[in-house]
Amino acid sequence: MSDERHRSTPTRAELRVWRDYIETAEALRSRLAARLQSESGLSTGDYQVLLALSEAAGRTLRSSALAALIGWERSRLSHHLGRMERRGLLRRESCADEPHGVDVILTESGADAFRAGSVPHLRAVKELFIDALDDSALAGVAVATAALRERLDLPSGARPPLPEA
Amino acid sequence: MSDERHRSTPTRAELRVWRDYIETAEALRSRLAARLQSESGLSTGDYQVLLALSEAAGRTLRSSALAALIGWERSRLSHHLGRMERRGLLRRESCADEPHGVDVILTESGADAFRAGSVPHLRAVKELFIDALDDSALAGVAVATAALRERLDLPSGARPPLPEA
DNA sequence: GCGTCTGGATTGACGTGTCAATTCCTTGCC
DNA sequence: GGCAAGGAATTGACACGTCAATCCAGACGC
Repeated sequence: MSDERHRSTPTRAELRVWRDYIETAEALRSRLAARLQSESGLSTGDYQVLLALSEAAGRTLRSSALAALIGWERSRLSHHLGRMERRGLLRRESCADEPHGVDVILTESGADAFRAGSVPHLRAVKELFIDALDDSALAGVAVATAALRERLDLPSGARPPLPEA
Repeated sequence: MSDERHRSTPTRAELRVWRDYIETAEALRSRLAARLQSESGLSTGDYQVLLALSEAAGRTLRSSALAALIGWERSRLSHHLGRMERRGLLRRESCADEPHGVDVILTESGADAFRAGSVPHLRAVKELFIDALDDSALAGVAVATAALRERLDLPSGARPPLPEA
């Protein structure tokens, strides 16, 4: 008997699982991002913003509401909205009813871009993630993910509508 | 009976698993990066480079060998080495025996930084990932990851030594 | 009215990543 | 010798993220 189970750093086998996990997730992220980019000229950040706006009433959200919805820091969102506004995907105007509020409004061209990107993107998610896993593997991912989310204090299950990326 | 299993885009439940998976992996990455940064002033990129150099014979690697070892594109590595060199973590010198080869050499200060960062980082991996999962969940992750790696044509299992990040 | 506090949003600096040139040396062909 | 081909590494331009200011308009106390 060794003290293996009380050590404070991972064993080699554990490290192997960790490294494979994080490398794989990163590879998935980057493959999907590259595909989305080449197929529709959108980054995954663009996609998240466009999705949220598409589903919002009047295709409009307060900047702060948008940040909360997609879980971004404010400054990140500001920078990103600036870039998207330059490309004509959305526009910003200060909203009357709230003190420092800014309304972010989806443009027609932004809505088009999202429509064009959405289906191919979801197809890619299915091909590279869903179809790679059988039912039991998918269930295993769900279980492990839930445990990790708890450890990280991330909200679990039942969040807003979807579809999603 | 519906045609659910032949549709080309994911179902809502599948999308939920996907979104949780990718969000969780991203959260893990960013927590660990923040911890590593604040505890030892290193980014995860720095860490990968320092780890590879630490284990190399003579604490030295050809730039191209280093790129292959950690799986980075050359230009990414060049930019990163430039920044690390400015900080004194390593130095570069053109190596005599190979035509355009550049030797990347770990400095004492770089070795110190890696030693200082390594244990806390591994501890963090254990806390946030390993300890969040029981044996069966960990096994589930390993199985699902292997399936995903196959789909993505990533090398599986049995790669170089380790420890690792 | 005046100062201060607060919270929403933006900005600037800088590290990081990717893509498309570009540089530089070596090798091989004539 | 002269020159195209090719591989190793770098560079520049630009998108993306984070952190630490900053800006600015109301709210509150006096």
